[in-house]
Amino acid sequence: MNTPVYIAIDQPLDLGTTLNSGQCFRWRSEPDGLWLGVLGPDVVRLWMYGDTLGIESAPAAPGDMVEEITAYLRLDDDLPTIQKGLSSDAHVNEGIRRYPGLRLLRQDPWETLATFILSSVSNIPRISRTVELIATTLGEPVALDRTYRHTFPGPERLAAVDEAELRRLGCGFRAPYLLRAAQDVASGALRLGQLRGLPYAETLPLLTALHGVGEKVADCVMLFALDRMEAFPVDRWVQRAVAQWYGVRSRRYGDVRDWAWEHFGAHAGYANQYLFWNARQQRRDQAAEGDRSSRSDPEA
DNA sequence: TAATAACCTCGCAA
DNA sequence: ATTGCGAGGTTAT
Repeated sequence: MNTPVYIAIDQPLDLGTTLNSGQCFRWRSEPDGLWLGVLGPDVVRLWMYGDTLGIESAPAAPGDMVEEITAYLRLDDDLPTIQKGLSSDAHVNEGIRRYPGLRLLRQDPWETLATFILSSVSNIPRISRTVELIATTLGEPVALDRTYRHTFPGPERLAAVDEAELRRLGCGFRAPYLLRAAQDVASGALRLGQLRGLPYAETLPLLTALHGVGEKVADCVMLFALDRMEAFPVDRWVQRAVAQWYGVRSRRYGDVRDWAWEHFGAHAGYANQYLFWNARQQRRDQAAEGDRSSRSDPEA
């Protein structure tokens, strides 16, 4: 018996877009707009009901998870104000217009580090698959009603397996990176839990000291987990977007970052997310368009 | 400092 | 069905 809890939401919140925008990899869509994920040791089901957010969870009671979920969804960020501050930029504004309830998340630092190490030269479906396989193999089973999921294994658990095992789970050449990161976090060489709130310039070198963590992955961890909202991850998509839309063509990571800070300011990370998702969706739209026209006019 | 290859597999499109 | 290409980067040269 799991009685749902409903909390009033006074912020824009599009669960589907937010949980599916490439920041996180463990949420599954269920019929009727429900979303099922794992937060720490708990399985959580979320859905919007008008202006309220519905929550089911186990083993923790949903009433005891309100604070954690509020933090996870960054409902403490005043999104309309942030969006207003970014809306003078036409391309970001287009993203805001299309996805007004797209929010950044405040995720667990270890899980975020691990999953973005795995993101290198990969794609969302594959990252999701590998992360889920790691969880089902090395995590703890946990059930919400009759739905079973697994926790994401902590650094100690991951540090205890060997590289071959991680390769079997689909990590590929990222296996030694993930393993060493787990060892460093487990041993305390990297105090991940104490990085939140540390300035960007102090956090970056601590993260990039890890083998397999460059500036892009470090930015993802800082933006999606460590409250560094100025972090501006420059991946293929963003690089393409800033080159095409702003003429920013430098290949040097720091140049693009400096430009983003100059252009977008302290909430560059939100701008990044709107640009990223807008760029991705536009390419998806174009692919669908091309598919449609080639089907209707094969001679074209 | 800048360019280039190599890295594991998998997803996706032909 | 089977094949071939490129993928949310990082490191080594």
